[in-house]
Amino acid sequence: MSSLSHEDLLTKRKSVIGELVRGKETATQLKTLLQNPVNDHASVLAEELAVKIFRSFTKTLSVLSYGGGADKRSQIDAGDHGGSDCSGENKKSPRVKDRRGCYKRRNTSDSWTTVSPMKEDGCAWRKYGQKIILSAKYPRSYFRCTHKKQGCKATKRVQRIKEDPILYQTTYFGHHTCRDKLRAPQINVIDTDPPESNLLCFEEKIPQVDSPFEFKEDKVQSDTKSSADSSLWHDMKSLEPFMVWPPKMRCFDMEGFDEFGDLDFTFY
DNA sequence: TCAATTTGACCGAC
DNA sequence: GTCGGTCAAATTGA
Repeated sequence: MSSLSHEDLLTKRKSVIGELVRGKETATQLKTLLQNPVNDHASVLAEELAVKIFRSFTKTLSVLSYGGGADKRSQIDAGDHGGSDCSGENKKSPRVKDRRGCYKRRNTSDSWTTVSPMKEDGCAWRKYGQKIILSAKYPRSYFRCTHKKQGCKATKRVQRIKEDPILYQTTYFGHHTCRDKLRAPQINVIDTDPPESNLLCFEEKIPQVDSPFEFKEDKVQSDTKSSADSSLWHDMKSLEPFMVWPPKMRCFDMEGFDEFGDLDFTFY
């Protein structure tokens, strides 16, 4: 990630900007739709648009997180990818009595990464594995939602950052379905004195302290801003009733992605 | 006793 | 063959 060519950086920048612009366009469509619902299917269409927007952000974060759009893993699209078919028989001879190894790989398209000094995020997680990762100094831990038995498929991966060991990079996969689905989180978009601090805080109105989604774009500069300008975030306001953001705290600190040159995000 | 964590083995993707 | 993700037995702790 540190030794990318100038062309790679340009490609990455284009990819990020492209996704953000796409997200903005979709948000605009959604806004229009919400203001002028065309038919009875408007709500369905709105949901699809919201999903598109979410995917755009997810893709953007993937590019940023994985250090480039060239990374195959970040490009895996929606749907289960690969994974064995565990519907009954084991393809291999039953060497072991259990179903060890019979699993489906997670859907990386529905993932997002946070960097925070805290490992806790208010959710109940159960650790199910730990691995030494080749390129990482610290082992990676794997957690799943405690309510897996109730069908909640949310998982997360926690990795201490080599360069800054007090920080933990947490990658979430899937959403919690163990919560009351009908109580979709509301998002408060808080603009705090835009010229100085373009801090946007997406905050759930759930009576617990676990989940502010704060997006600080004060390091988004010049040409990036021209494409993904701040109006995008104002457009997002209109999505409040529809956006179902991942329900946990989002603390993004992308300062490490300095290879983007003037594209430098910091999320807190 | 039960739930959570640890750990080594297994598996699929590359 | 390597690597990352997952499984489940064994272990630990409340």
